[in-house]
Amino acid sequence: MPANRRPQDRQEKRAEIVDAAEQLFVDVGFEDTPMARIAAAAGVTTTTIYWYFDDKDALLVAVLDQVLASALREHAAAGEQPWDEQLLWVITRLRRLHRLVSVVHARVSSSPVVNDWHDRFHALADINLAEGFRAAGVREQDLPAATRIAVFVIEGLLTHTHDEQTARDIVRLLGALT
Amino acid sequence: MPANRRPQDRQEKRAEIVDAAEQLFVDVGFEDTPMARIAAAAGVTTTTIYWYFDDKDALLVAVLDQVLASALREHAAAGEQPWDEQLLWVITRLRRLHRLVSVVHARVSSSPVVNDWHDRFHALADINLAEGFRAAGVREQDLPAATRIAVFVIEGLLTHTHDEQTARDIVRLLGALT
DNA sequence: ACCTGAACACCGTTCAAGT
DNA sequence: ACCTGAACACCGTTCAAGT
Repeated sequence: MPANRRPQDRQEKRAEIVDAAEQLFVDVGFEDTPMARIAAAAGVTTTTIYWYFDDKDALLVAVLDQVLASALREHAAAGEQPWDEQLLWVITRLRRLHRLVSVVHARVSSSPVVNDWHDRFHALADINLAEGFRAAGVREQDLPAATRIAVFVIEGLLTHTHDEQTARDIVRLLGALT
Repeated sequence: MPANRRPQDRQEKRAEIVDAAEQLFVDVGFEDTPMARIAAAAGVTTTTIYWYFDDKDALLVAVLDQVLASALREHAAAGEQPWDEQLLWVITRLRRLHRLVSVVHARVSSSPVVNDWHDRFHALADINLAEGFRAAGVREQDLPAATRIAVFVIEGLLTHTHDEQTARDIVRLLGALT
Protein backbone atom coordinates (compact mmCIF):
# COMPACT_ATOMS: atom_id res chain seq x y z
CA MET A 1 0.00 0.00 0.00
CA PRO A 2 1.55 3.26 -1.16
CA ALA A 3 2.08 5.74 1.66
CA ASN A 4 0.99 8.67 -0.48
CA ARG A 5 -2.44 7.32 -1.33
CA ARG A 6 -4.64 10.33 -1.05
CA PRO A 7 -8.09 9.93 0.41
CA GLN A 8 -9.78 11.15 -2.74
CA ASP A 9 -8.25 8.32 -4.75
CA ARG A 10 -11.04 6.18 -3.50
CA GLN A 11 -13.66 8.72 -4.52
CA GLU A 12 -12.02 9.14 -7.92
CA LYS A 13 -12.09 5.47 -8.78
CA ARG A 14 -15.59 5.17 -7.39
CA ALA A 15 -16.62 8.04 -9.66
CA GLU A 16 -15.08 6.32 -12.69
CA ILE A 17 -17.12 3.21 -11.98
CA VAL A 18 -20.30 5.22 -11.55
CA ASP A 19 -19.61 7.17 -14.75
CA ALA A 20 -19.09 3.98 -16.73
CA ALA A 21 -22.22 2.44 -15.23
CA GLU A 22 -24.27 5.56 -15.92
CA GLN A 23 -23.41 5.61 -19.60
CA LEU A 24 -24.16 1.91 -20.00
CA PHE A 25 -27.33 1.86 -17.91
CA VAL A 26 -28.66 4.85 -19.85
CA ASP A 27 -27.70 3.70 -23.37
CA VAL A 28 -27.79 -0.10 -23.09
CA GLY A 29 -29.92 -0.73 -20.03
CA PHE A 30 -29.34 -2.12 -16.55
CA GLU A 31 -30.39 -5.69 -17.32
CA ASP A 32 -28.44 -5.79 -20.55
CA THR A 33 -25.09 -4.62 -19.19
CA PRO A 34 -23.04 -7.22 -17.32
CA MET A 35 -20.89 -6.11 -14.43
CA ALA A 36 -17.90 -7.24 -16.50
CA ARG A 37 -18.71 -4.64 -19.15
CA ILE A 38 -18.94 -1.86 -16.59
CA ALA A 39 -15.65 -2.98 -15.10
CA ALA A 40 -13.97 -3.00 -18.52
CA ALA A 41 -15.31 0.47 -19.31
CA ALA A 42 -14.00 1.73 -15.96
CA GLY A 43 -10.64 0.01 -16.37
CA VAL A 44 -10.96 -2.27 -13.35
CA THR A 45 -11.74 -5.89 -12.68
CA THR A 46 -15.27 -7.06 -12.05
CA THR A 47 -14.51 -7.95 -8.47
CA THR A 48 -13.11 -4.50 -7.78
CA ILE A 49 -16.58 -3.05 -8.22
CA TYR A 50 -17.66 -5.09 -5.21
CA TRP A 51 -15.09 -3.33 -3.10
CA TYR A 52 -16.94 -0.07 -3.74
CA PHE A 53 -20.55 -1.27 -3.98
CA ASP A 54 -22.53 -3.97 -2.20
CA ASP A 55 -24.12 -5.25 -5.38
CA LYS A 56 -25.44 -4.21 -8.77
CA ASP A 57 -28.50 -2.55 -7.25
CA ALA A 58 -26.33 -0.38 -5.00
CA LEU A 59 -24.40 0.68 -8.10
CA LEU A 60 -27.69 1.52 -9.78
CA VAL A 61 -28.65 3.71 -6.83
CA ALA A 62 -25.31 5.52 -7.08
CA VAL A 63 -25.99 6.15 -10.76
CA LEU A 64 -29.50 7.40 -9.95
CA ASP A 65 -28.16 9.78 -7.32
CA GLN A 66 -25.62 11.17 -9.77
CA VAL A 67 -28.14 11.55 -12.58
CA LEU A 68 -30.66 13.21 -10.28
CA ALA A 69 -28.11 15.64 -8.89
CA SER A 70 -27.02 16.55 -12.40
CA ALA A 71 -30.60 17.12 -13.52
CA LEU A 72 -31.35 19.28 -10.50
CA ARG A 73 -28.25 21.39 -11.19
CA GLU A 74 -29.23 21.86 -14.83
CA HIS A 75 -32.77 22.69 -13.86
CA ALA A 76 -31.63 25.32 -11.40
CA ALA A 77 -29.31 26.80 -14.04
CA ALA A 78 -32.21 27.01 -16.51
CA GLY A 79 -33.64 29.70 -14.26
CA GLU A 80 -37.22 30.77 -13.79
CA GLN A 81 -39.60 29.83 -16.54
CA PRO A 82 -43.36 29.57 -16.94
CA TRP A 83 -44.90 26.44 -15.53
CA ASP A 84 -45.58 24.59 -18.78
CA GLU A 85 -42.16 25.41 -20.19
CA GLN A 86 -40.58 23.88 -17.11
CA LEU A 87 -42.53 20.67 -17.62
CA LEU A 88 -41.55 20.48 -21.30
CA TRP A 89 -37.94 21.12 -20.35
CA VAL A 90 -38.00 18.22 -17.91
CA ILE A 91 -39.60 15.92 -20.46
CA THR A 92 -37.14 16.62 -23.26
CA ARG A 93 -34.14 16.74 -20.96
CA LEU A 94 -34.97 13.44 -19.27
CA ARG A 95 -36.23 11.54 -22.29
CA ARG A 96 -32.94 9.73 -22.77
CA LEU A 97 -33.23 8.42 -19.20
CA HIS A 98 -36.31 6.32 -19.94
CA ARG A 99 -34.42 3.06 -19.35
CA LEU A 100 -33.52 4.22 -15.85
CA VAL A 101 -37.13 5.08 -15.09
CA SER A 102 -38.32 1.67 -16.24
CA VAL A 103 -35.69 -0.33 -14.42
CA VAL A 104 -36.32 1.52 -11.16
CA HIS A 105 -39.98 0.55 -11.32
CA ALA A 106 -39.07 -2.99 -12.27
CA ARG A 107 -36.66 -3.41 -9.36
CA VAL A 108 -38.66 -1.61 -6.67
CA SER A 109 -40.30 -4.84 -5.55
CA SER A 110 -37.09 -6.87 -5.53
CA SER A 111 -34.46 -4.48 -4.23
CA PRO A 112 -34.86 -2.65 -0.90
CA VAL A 113 -32.21 -0.05 -1.81
CA VAL A 114 -33.90 0.76 -5.11
CA ASN A 115 -37.23 0.89 -3.31
CA ASP A 116 -35.81 3.37 -0.80
CA TRP A 117 -34.38 5.54 -3.56
CA HIS A 118 -37.71 5.46 -5.37
CA ASP A 119 -39.53 6.63 -2.24
CA ARG A 120 -37.06 9.44 -1.66
CA PHE A 121 -37.26 10.49 -5.30
CA HIS A 122 -41.03 10.78 -5.24
CA ALA A 123 -40.98 12.71 -1.98
CA LEU A 124 -38.57 15.18 -3.61
CA ALA A 125 -40.53 15.33 -6.85
CA ASP A 126 -43.78 15.88 -4.98
CA ILE A 127 -42.34 18.83 -3.06
CA ASN A 128 -41.03 20.53 -6.19
CA LEU A 129 -44.12 19.93 -8.28
CA ALA A 130 -46.49 20.96 -5.51
CA GLU A 131 -44.60 24.23 -5.21
CA GLY A 132 -45.02 24.86 -8.93
CA PHE A 133 -48.71 24.03 -8.85
CA ARG A 134 -49.29 26.24 -5.84
CA ALA A 135 -47.57 29.12 -7.60
CA ALA A 136 -49.75 28.43 -10.65
CA GLY A 137 -52.86 28.83 -8.53
CA VAL A 138 -54.03 25.28 -7.91
CA ARG A 139 -56.34 25.06 -4.89
CA GLU A 140 -54.59 23.81 -1.76
CA GLN A 141 -56.82 20.75 -1.38
CA ASP A 142 -56.14 19.70 -4.98
CA LEU A 143 -52.37 19.91 -4.65
CA PRO A 144 -51.64 16.26 -3.74
CA ALA A 145 -53.78 14.88 -6.56
CA ALA A 146 -52.52 17.40 -9.12
CA THR A 147 -48.96 16.65 -8.13
CA ARG A 148 -49.33 12.92 -8.57
CA ILE A 149 -51.04 13.38 -11.91
CA ALA A 150 -48.11 15.47 -13.08
CA VAL A 151 -45.59 12.91 -11.84
CA PHE A 152 -47.40 10.05 -13.56
CA VAL A 153 -47.72 11.98 -16.81
CA ILE A 154 -44.04 12.85 -16.79
CA GLU A 155 -43.07 9.24 -16.12
CA GLY A 156 -45.46 8.10 -18.84
CA LEU A 157 -44.03 10.52 -21.37
CA LEU A 158 -40.51 9.38 -20.52
CA THR A 159 -41.27 5.69 -20.93
CA HIS A 160 -43.48 5.87 -24.01
CA THR A 161 -42.57 7.12 -27.46
CA HIS A 162 -44.39 10.23 -28.66
CA ASP A 163 -43.74 13.24 -30.84
CA GLU A 164 -43.04 16.77 -29.69
CA GLN A 165 -46.54 18.02 -30.53
CA THR A 166 -48.24 15.36 -28.40
CA ALA A 167 -46.11 16.36 -25.44
CA ARG A 168 -47.13 20.00 -25.95
CA ASP A 169 -50.81 19.10 -26.18
CA ILE A 170 -50.60 17.05 -23.02
CA VAL A 171 -48.84 19.75 -21.03
CA ARG A 172 -51.31 22.35 -22.29
CA LEU A 173 -54.24 20.18 -21.27
CA LEU A 174 -52.63 19.59 -17.88
CA GLY A 175 -52.75 23.34 -17.47
CA ALA A 176 -56.52 23.01 -17.30
CA LEU A 177 -56.05 21.53 -13.84
CA THR A 178 -54.79 24.84 -12.48
CA MET B 1 -47.20 -41.47 -29.62
CA PRO B 2 -50.72 -42.40 -28.55
CA ALA B 3 -53.12 -42.65 -31.46
CA ASN B 4 -55.95 -41.08 -29.48
CA ARG B 5 -54.18 -37.84 -28.68
CA ARG B 6 -56.81 -35.19 -29.19
CA PRO B 7 -55.83 -31.88 -30.74
CA GLN B 8 -56.88 -29.91 -27.67
CA ASP B 9 -54.36 -31.78 -25.54
CA ARG B 10 -51.80 -29.37 -26.79
CA GLN B 11 -53.93 -26.40 -25.91
CA GLU B 12 -54.69 -27.83 -22.50
CA LYS B 13 -51.07 -28.30 -21.53
CA ARG B 14 -50.19 -24.94 -23.00
CA ALA B 15 -52.91 -23.42 -20.85
CA GLU B 16 -51.53 -25.11 -17.74
CA ILE B 17 -48.13 -23.58 -18.42
CA VAL B 18 -49.62 -20.14 -18.98
CA ASP B 19 -51.72 -20.43 -15.82
CA ALA B 20 -48.69 -21.36 -13.74
CA ALA B 21 -46.66 -18.54 -15.29
CA GLU B 22 -49.45 -16.03 -14.73
CA GLN B 23 -49.71 -16.77 -11.05
CA LEU B 24 -45.95 -16.58 -10.55
CA PHE B 25 -45.38 -13.51 -12.73
CA VAL B 26 -48.17 -11.68 -10.90
CA ASP B 27 -47.25 -12.71 -7.35
CA VAL B 28 -43.50 -13.20 -7.52
CA GLY B 29 -42.47 -11.28 -10.61
CA PHE B 30 -41.10 -12.16 -14.04
CA GLU B 31 -37.44 -11.65 -13.19
CA ASP B 32 -37.71 -13.49 -9.90
CA THR B 33 -39.33 -16.67 -11.22
CA PRO B 34 -37.03 -19.14 -12.96
CA MET B 35 -38.39 -21.18 -15.84
CA ALA B 36 -37.78 -24.24 -13.65
CA ARG B 37 -40.28 -22.97 -11.10
CA ILE B 38 -42.94 -22.41 -13.74
CA ALA B 39 -42.29 -25.87 -15.10
CA ALA B 40 -42.61 -27.44 -11.64
CA ALA B 41 -45.86 -25.58 -10.99
CA ALA B 42 -47.23 -26.76 -14.33
CA GLY B 43 -46.05 -30.33 -13.79
CA VAL B 44 -43.68 -30.46 -16.74
CA THR B 45 -39.95 -30.24 -17.33
CA THR B 46 -38.23 -26.96 -18.02
CA THR B 47 -37.38 -27.95 -21.57
CA THR B 48 -41.00 -28.83 -22.29
CA ILE B 49 -41.93 -25.17 -22.00
CA TYR B 50 -39.68 -24.51 -24.98
CA TRP B 51 -41.78 -26.86 -27.07
CA TYR B 52 -44.71 -24.50 -26.54
CA PHE B 53 -42.98 -21.12 -26.37
CA ASP B 54 -39.99 -19.61 -28.14
CA ASP B 55 -38.55 -18.15 -24.97
CA LYS B 56 -39.46 -16.57 -21.64
CA ASP B 57 -40.59 -13.33 -23.28
CA ALA B 58 -43.01 -15.24 -25.53
CA LEU B 59 -44.42 -16.89 -22.41
CA LEU B 60 -44.79 -13.44 -20.85
CA VAL B 61 -46.75 -12.26 -23.88
CA ALA B 62 -49.04 -15.29 -23.60
CA VAL B 63 -49.65 -14.39 -19.95
CA LEU B 64 -50.33 -10.77 -20.88
CA ASP B 65 -52.83 -11.81 -23.56
CA GLN B 66 -54.64 -14.04 -21.08
CA VAL B 67 -54.71 -11.40 -18.34
CA LEU B 68 -55.90 -8.73 -20.76
CA ALA B 69 -58.65 -10.93 -22.14
CA SER B 70 -59.80 -11.76 -18.63
CA ALA B 71 -59.84 -8.10 -17.61
CA LEU B 72 -61.80 -7.12 -20.73
CA ARG B 73 -64.38 -9.84 -20.02
CA GLU B 74 -64.77 -8.70 -16.41
CA HIS B 75 -65.04 -5.11 -17.49
CA ALA B 76 -67.73 -5.90 -20.01
CA ALA B 77 -69.62 -7.89 -17.37
CA ALA B 78 -69.44 -4.93 -14.99
CA GLY B 79 -71.82 -3.17 -17.34
CA GLU B 80 -72.32 0.51 -17.91
CA GLN B 81 -71.08 2.81 -15.19
CA PRO B 82 -70.28 6.50 -14.88
CA TRP B 83 -66.91 7.50 -16.24
CA ASP B 84 -65.07 7.99 -12.95
CA GLU B 85 -66.43 4.76 -11.48
CA GLN B 86 -65.09 2.88 -14.48
CA LEU B 87 -61.64 4.36 -13.93
CA LEU B 88 -61.68 3.47 -10.23
CA TRP B 89 -62.84 -0.04 -11.10
CA VAL B 90 -59.90 -0.47 -13.48
CA ILE B 91 -57.46 0.83 -10.90
CA THR B 92 -58.58 -1.43 -8.05
CA ARG B 93 -59.12 -4.44 -10.28
CA LEU B 94 -55.68 -4.17 -11.90
CA ARG B 95 -53.69 -3.12 -8.85
CA ARG B 96 -52.40 -6.64 -8.25
CA LEU B 97 -50.98 -6.66 -11.78
CA HIS B 98 -48.46 -3.91 -11.06
CA ARG B 99 -45.52 -6.30 -11.51
CA LEU B 100 -46.72 -7.11 -15.01
CA VAL B 101 -46.98 -3.43 -15.89
CA SER B 102 -43.47 -2.74 -14.67
CA VAL B 103 -41.84 -5.69 -16.37
CA VAL B 104 -43.50 -4.89 -19.69
CA HIS B 105 -42.00 -1.41 -19.60
CA ALA B 106 -38.65 -2.82 -18.53
CA ARG B 107 -38.53 -5.34 -21.37
CA VAL B 108 -39.95 -3.17 -24.15
CA SER B 109 -36.50 -2.06 -25.23
CA SER B 110 -34.97 -5.55 -25.09
CA SER B 111 -37.68 -7.83 -26.41
CA PRO B 112 -39.37 -7.26 -29.79
CA VAL B 113 -42.36 -9.46 -28.88
CA VAL B 114 -42.97 -7.57 -25.66
CA ASN B 115 -42.56 -4.30 -27.54
CA ASP B 116 -45.17 -5.42 -30.10
CA TRP B 117 -47.59 -6.41 -27.36
CA HIS B 118 -47.06 -3.09 -25.62
CA ASP B 119 -47.86 -1.20 -28.83
CA ARG B 120 -51.00 -3.22 -29.43
CA PHE B 121 -52.10 -2.77 -25.82
CA HIS B 122 -51.81 1.00 -25.98
CA ALA B 123 -53.64 1.14 -29.30
CA LEU B 124 -56.48 -0.79 -27.69
CA ALA B 125 -56.41 1.26 -24.49
CA ASP B 126 -56.41 4.50 -26.47
CA ILE B 127 -59.50 3.47 -28.43
CA ASN B 128 -61.45 2.51 -25.31
CA LEU B 129 -60.45 5.55 -23.30
CA ALA B 130 -61.03 7.96 -26.15
CA GLU B 131 -64.54 6.58 -26.48
CA GLY B 132 -65.17 7.19 -22.80
CA PHE B 133 -63.79 10.72 -22.94
CA ARG B 134 -65.82 11.53 -26.04
CA ALA B 135 -68.98 10.32 -24.32
CA ALA B 136 -68.02 12.44 -21.30
CA GLY B 137 -67.92 15.53 -23.50
CA VAL B 138 -64.20 16.15 -24.06
CA ARG B 139 -63.57 18.31 -27.13
CA GLU B 140 -62.52 16.31 -30.18
CA GLN B 141 -59.16 18.05 -30.52
CA ASP B 142 -58.31 17.31 -26.88
CA LEU B 143 -59.07 13.59 -27.12
CA PRO B 144 -55.56 12.30 -27.91
CA ALA B 145 -53.93 14.29 -25.10
CA ALA B 146 -56.69 13.49 -22.59
CA THR B 147 -56.45 9.81 -23.48
CA ARG B 148 -52.72 9.64 -22.95
CA ILE B 149 -52.99 11.49 -19.66
CA ALA B 150 -55.54 8.95 -18.47
CA VAL B 151 -53.36 6.04 -19.58
CA PHE B 152 -50.33 7.45 -17.83
CA VAL B 153 -52.25 8.15 -14.63
CA ILE B 154 -53.67 4.63 -14.59
CA GLU B 155 -50.23 3.12 -15.13
CA GLY B 156 -48.82 5.37 -12.45
CA LEU B 157 -51.48 4.40 -9.95
CA LEU B 158 -50.88 0.74 -10.67
CA THR B 159 -47.13 0.94 -10.18
CA HIS B 160 -47.06 3.24 -7.16
CA THR B 161 -48.50 2.64 -3.74
CA HIS B 162 -51.32 4.94 -2.66
CA ASP B 163 -54.45 4.81 -0.56
CA GLU B 164 -58.00 4.63 -1.79
CA GLN B 165 -58.72 8.29 -1.07
CA THR B 166 -55.78 9.52 -3.16
CA ALA B 167 -57.03 7.47 -6.09
CA ARG B 168 -60.48 9.05 -5.72
CA ASP B 169 -59.03 12.55 -5.54
CA ILE B 170 -56.96 11.95 -8.66
CA VAL B 171 -59.84 10.56 -10.67
CA ARG B 172 -62.07 13.42 -9.54
CA LEU B 173 -59.45 15.97 -10.58
CA LEU B 174 -59.04 14.19 -13.91
CA GLY B 175 -62.71 14.85 -14.41
CA ALA B 176 -61.80 18.53 -14.67
CA LEU B 177 -60.36 17.73 -18.10
CA THR B 178 -63.79 16.95 -19.49
C1' DA C 1 -45.32 -34.74 -32.48
C1' DC C 2 -44.00 -34.42 -27.96
C1' DC C 3 -40.94 -34.84 -24.02
C1' DT C 4 -36.66 -35.38 -21.39
C1' DG C 5 -31.82 -35.34 -18.97
C1' DA C 6 -27.62 -33.54 -19.69
C1' DA C 7 -24.87 -29.94 -21.17
C1' DC C 8 -23.76 -25.07 -22.56
C1' DA C 9 -23.30 -20.08 -22.09
C1' DC C 10 -23.75 -16.31 -19.36
C1' DC C 11 -23.73 -13.60 -15.32
C1' DG C 12 -23.86 -11.85 -10.42
C1' DT C 13 -21.29 -12.72 -6.51
C1' DT C 14 -17.78 -14.73 -3.27
C1' DC C 15 -13.32 -15.98 -1.59
C1' DA C 16 -8.63 -17.09 -0.82
C1' DA C 17 -4.57 -15.00 -1.93
C1' DG C 18 -1.90 -11.23 -3.16
C1' DT C 19 0.23 -6.10 -2.47
C1' DA D 1 -6.96 -0.89 2.49
C1' DC D 2 -7.32 -2.27 -1.95
C1' DC D 3 -7.23 -5.42 -5.84
C1' DT D 4 -7.28 -9.80 -8.37
C1' DG D 5 -7.96 -14.64 -10.69
C1' DA D 6 -10.39 -18.50 -9.96
C1' DA D 7 -14.39 -20.64 -8.55
C1' DC D 8 -19.41 -20.96 -7.27
C1' DA D 9 -24.37 -20.67 -7.86
C1' DC D 10 -27.97 -19.74 -10.72
C1' DC D 11 -30.57 -19.49 -14.81
C1' DG D 12 -32.18 -19.24 -19.77
C1' DT D 13 -31.63 -22.00 -23.59
C1' DT D 14 -30.12 -25.88 -26.68
C1' DC D 15 -29.52 -30.51 -28.19
C1' DA D 16 -29.09 -35.32 -28.80
C1' DA D 17 -31.77 -39.01 -27.61
C1' DG D 18 -35.96 -41.06 -26.41
C1' DT D 19 -41.33 -42.39 -27.16
